[in-house]
Amino acid sequence: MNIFVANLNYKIQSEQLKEIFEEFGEVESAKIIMDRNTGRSKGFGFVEMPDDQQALAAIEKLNEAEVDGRTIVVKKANPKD
DNA sequence: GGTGAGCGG
Repeated sequence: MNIFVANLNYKIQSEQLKEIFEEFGEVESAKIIMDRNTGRSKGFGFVEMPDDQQALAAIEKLNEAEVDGRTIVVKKANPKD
């Protein structure tokens, strides 16, 4: 399942994002969206979890959770189609 | 660079 994560602190990186979700289940990959010009975080990212039930549980538990002093927002990612 | 809603390389 693809997961959208927003309101992240700019210093959070893909590896940190992955660790955050790993405490609630298996994480296949995690990616912070970086600005292509500055190379800095855009403040949001995506996480892929192979187990849908763990993914949904992680969304519920990590949404509005405090990470590095910021309250993050976690949702299902939009389908690509 | 930031308070609201956001959906990518």
